[in-house]
Amino acid sequence: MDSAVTTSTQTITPFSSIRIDKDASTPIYLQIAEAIGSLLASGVLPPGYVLPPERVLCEQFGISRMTLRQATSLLDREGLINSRRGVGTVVTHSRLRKQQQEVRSFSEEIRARGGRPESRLISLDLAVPAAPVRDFFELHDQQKVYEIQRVRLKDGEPLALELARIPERLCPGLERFDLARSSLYEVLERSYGLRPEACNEEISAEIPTSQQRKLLGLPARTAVLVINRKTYMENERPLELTRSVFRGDRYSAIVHSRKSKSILQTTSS
Amino acid sequence: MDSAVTTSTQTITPFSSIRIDKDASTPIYLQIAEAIGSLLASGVLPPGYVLPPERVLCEQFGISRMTLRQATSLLDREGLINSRRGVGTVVTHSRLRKQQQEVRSFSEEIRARGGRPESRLISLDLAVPAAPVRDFFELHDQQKVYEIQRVRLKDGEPLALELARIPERLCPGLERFDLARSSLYEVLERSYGLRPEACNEEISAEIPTSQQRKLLGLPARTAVLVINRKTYMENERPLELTRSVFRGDRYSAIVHSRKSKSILQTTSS
DNA sequence: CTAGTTCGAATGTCTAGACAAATGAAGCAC
DNA sequence: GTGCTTCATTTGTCTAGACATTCGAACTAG
Repeated sequence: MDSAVTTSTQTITPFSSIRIDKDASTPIYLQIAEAIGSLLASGVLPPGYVLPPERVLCEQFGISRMTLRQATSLLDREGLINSRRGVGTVVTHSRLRKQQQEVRSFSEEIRARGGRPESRLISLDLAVPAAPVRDFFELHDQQKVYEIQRVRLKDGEPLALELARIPERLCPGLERFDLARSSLYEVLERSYGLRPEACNEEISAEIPTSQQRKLLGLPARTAVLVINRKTYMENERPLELTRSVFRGDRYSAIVHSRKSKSILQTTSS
Repeated sequence: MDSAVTTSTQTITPFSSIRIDKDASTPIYLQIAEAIGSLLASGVLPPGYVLPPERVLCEQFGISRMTLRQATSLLDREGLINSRRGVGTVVTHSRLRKQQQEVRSFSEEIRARGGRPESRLISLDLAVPAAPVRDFFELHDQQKVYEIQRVRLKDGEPLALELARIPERLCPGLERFDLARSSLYEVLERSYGLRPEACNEEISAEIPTSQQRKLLGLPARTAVLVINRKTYMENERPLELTRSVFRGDRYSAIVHSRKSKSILQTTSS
């Protein structure tokens, strides 16, 4: 425990294995963040583990403290570690780790839940939309949108009815693709370079119509979960407008929230 | 337009009005972030506005570049501005601004939506909970939890039924407070120092029971939105377990999502 | 007019220090 | 023991620079 000793003998920690390449194209702070990130993901650094002091890590990596802090602040933002003045840097307990609210397609969502997603195409129309839809997409009078109606299945069973709308201007020729087989988001990204960046969802509960009951094979006295989703691209332009009707007995939406650390925007009345 | 001119004369920008106090207890970078943040909130800096170069702002504020970047990176994380190498720093368009998924109590949620929240206490019990609840709170055999049933109203109309459960150990004497008048979260924070840090919600659609219909004054053929919420504190300990049953015709949940910028944790299957 | 080049300007990354402030433990007085 | 003080440790904040990288505009050659 004498400082004269610890400076001469290198303590072996999980960090000893980290090697950084100062000449690599990825910046040093990212290399370190990723390295520590995978130590966290693999469980080598369990929740509650106290990281070595910054100055020790700096010496070990041969970098300056500001660079190390750039890495740790990244992980701190993600909620994976927690630094406290006078105490140290501690690995966060899993429950508090930020579970990012993701922009996910139906297929991705189902796969994330461990199911097998499928689709049956009901209709694919190219039509001049009603006023609210036209306004959302900021279209001129006669511009058209694709309206794609599908039954979405999980493990072979009907789970949801989906009506996706997307302007023709963004993806001309969309009807050529087999939307029963492939994910709409995949087609949009691969063939048109369109990527969703943000979305707003409004989740409500409704009594199903008789047509919905039939298409979903709904038992009596079952409600449906309706999700209206607005999707935007990186350039803030609207991308997609979707209404999904889920079987209430087989699906529920999961939302993760965390107190935001930022002191900005405290505009609560 | 001549650089020789602009160096001698100070260009007047919205940033000229920002004054920082180097001796204040709030760090400089926070002062600047907040100042720019309110310029953004007030609309003085409209979307698309290009901020002056970092070096110019540094000189104006009399600070070093790293300190300024600490401020702008905060705002960048929040999605309020967007810095691009070789280009500059631009104010983000409003649609892409991160709308943080907040941990909110019923009262806060209703107020955020511009309504007046109210409560009617139905019952407040102190009981030994069933196994699933006991497991969630990690309680021993005979430890009790408060079970608080309330009708939650918006603008005088019943909107939801809420059953909140919280361990007695965390807040002994909770029954002394007037939970019809004050928010449970406020009591927990002010009188017991308990603060929710994160929560997980599961949102589902159900057909109401006849009792729920009566208490909520539900019209026929109306579904209810059921939200089961698990709340945790900063130390990862469970704080509260709540089941809320909302009128489906008057309430829908709003969820905002954004693609995360981090390259970490890309563990998609 | 077009395509390629050059170059200035802007942010990105990094350094090697400095002092401040919070924390918790050890020691001390009682 | 109990409560207070002291102190070493640790992260938080900040500086004044350096060079790298990217972008787009202006210029040039054809």
